[in-house]
Amino acid sequence: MRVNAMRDVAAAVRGRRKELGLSQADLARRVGVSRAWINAVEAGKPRVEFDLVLRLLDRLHLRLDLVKPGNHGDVFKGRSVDLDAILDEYRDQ
Amino acid sequence: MRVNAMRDVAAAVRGRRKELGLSQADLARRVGVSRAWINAVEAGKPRVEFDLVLRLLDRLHLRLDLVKPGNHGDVFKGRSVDLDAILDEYRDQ
DNA sequence: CTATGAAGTCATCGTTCATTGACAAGGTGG
DNA sequence: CCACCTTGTCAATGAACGATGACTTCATAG
Repeated sequence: MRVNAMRDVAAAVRGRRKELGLSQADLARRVGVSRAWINAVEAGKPRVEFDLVLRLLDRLHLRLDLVKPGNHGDVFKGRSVDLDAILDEYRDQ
Repeated sequence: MRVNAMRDVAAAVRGRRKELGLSQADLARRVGVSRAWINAVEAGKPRVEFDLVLRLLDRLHLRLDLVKPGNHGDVFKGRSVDLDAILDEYRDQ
């Protein structure tokens, strides 16, 4: 499942926590954060610390994968020139 | 590639940025953060805001996937009871 | 050599984070 | 009914964040 925002993490966390039959307090204790924080995360609070999220997902046995979306655009074999870069060139802000 | 800590993101970001031929300043402008922040991230600073990392990865066309590691342990078909949960039960802190 | 750009680092500052402790609302079981 | 647990929420506090501007170092180009 792709992660576009904290809302995605929120859903996954809540679902998995219930799967494991844990209360927010249980989970908080295991992750080493406050129950209020768990609650905020599950509510989709956007600005949270990255490493805490990693610890949280780890305790839920969820993995975070970083993928470089395919150069499936290998239509023209020779020109592996970065299309991405060119596109970027014309995207502002 | 699995993300265990910010150091993993750091490596990916630096590599991808160079691939795209961007300077830290360029990237910072595109993500909407300070150059110092980009620099810190590439240095593996552990406590950074999650949503900023998401914006960063997005601008680099990198995707973050949340995966629930396989129930490849489907050896005994009937008992799909949560092994995870049981293991959790006996893991403290 | 000089100039320009990139990268690394620092101090300062205002903002936001996560924690703590407390309270209320909702459900469940005795 | 009451007791208990869970969840949601809040105010106050100290810690850490990210922005900014300045400075240094290093490399490359002119």
